[in-house]
Amino acid sequence: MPSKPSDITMDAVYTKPGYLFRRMQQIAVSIFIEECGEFDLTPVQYAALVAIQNHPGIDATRLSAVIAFDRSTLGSVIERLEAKRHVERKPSAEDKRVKLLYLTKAGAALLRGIMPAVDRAQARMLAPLKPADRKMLMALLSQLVDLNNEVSRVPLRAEDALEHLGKAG
Amino acid sequence: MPSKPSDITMDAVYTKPGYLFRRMQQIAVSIFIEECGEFDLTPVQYAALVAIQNHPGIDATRLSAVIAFDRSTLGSVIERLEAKRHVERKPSAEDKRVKLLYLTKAGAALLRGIMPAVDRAQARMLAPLKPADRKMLMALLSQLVDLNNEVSRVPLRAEDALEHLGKAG
DNA sequence: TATTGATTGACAGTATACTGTCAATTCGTC
DNA sequence: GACGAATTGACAGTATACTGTCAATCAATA
Repeated sequence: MPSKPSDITMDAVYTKPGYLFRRMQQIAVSIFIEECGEFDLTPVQYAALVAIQNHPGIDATRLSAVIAFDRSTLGSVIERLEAKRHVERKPSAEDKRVKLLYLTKAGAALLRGIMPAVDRAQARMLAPLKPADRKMLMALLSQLVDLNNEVSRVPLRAEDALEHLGKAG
Repeated sequence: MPSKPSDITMDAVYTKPGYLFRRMQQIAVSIFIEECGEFDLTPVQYAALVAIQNHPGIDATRLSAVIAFDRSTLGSVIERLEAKRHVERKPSAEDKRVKLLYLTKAGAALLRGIMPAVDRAQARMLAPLKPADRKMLMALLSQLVDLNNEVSRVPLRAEDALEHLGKAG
């Protein structure tokens, strides 16, 4: 067996969760773009559109909590969605700081149109695994993401939690 | 049960592999930075250093294959590592286009020093799961990444494959 | 009511990631 | 040896993600 320059081999990278997560994310984005490319939407833009449809009139800060998305990044994402006429920003009457987000008709139509492509993409990501293994992987990953939720800069604050973050929160 | 503005709910995002992969990657990077912050290395810079240590005199194109890393992005990563004096670039005598990569002594020392922090980070990412579940998740993810390898722009070409990519390949 | 503290969106700066292009160079082939 | 194809590193452009800062605004309270 040929000796290595040191005891640290590439296994110090390849077999580690951090590397596998990065690599899987790379692959997932690649598949999404392949399947949904004709709609000119990135995975993040898609998530934002879905969240705005579910919460019409949401503001950027709350949106960032709903999709676990950095507030700073979200600004440019919304700008791009606005430039493509999928989203409208209207000033709030109650709070002059806030801009409320709404889907345009075109945005809602796009969302309906893209769903089959998104479904294909999601299916392709797991396609190489046996059905039982897909279920297992998703279950474990859901658990792990949920249990690690507080770690990242922008923890997910799902819909239910948001109801308490209004005037009262 | 209150009705939603449409049939598309946030489950169209939360429960899907693409979202979970993005979220997990977010969390993993966050943990890595927390544990290894004092060494001023990102996960990608760490992977590059390990690969260069394992392949002294590798060029940027081969390095990109060893860590499944876009060639365009890699340029700036190497620049930063060079600016921090962890890596040296030397012109090749055989091929004037190529710049060969080597760890500096400081770079090698840094790599030894950071290992415990990296191990802590990797452990923390999976910590919320039971040991058996950690094993299962890593096994499934390794499989999936491997089986999807050809999908992304820069498929992983591990060390063995590289030996055939030299003059003969 | 005046002040303090928190929130909101905007911005600057850094670091991945990707697409695409380009010139210099090398290689395969004739 | 010349010529077309491939490789290499560099660059421009776009899109996440993060840190941090700032002014405008709002809320809480002294």
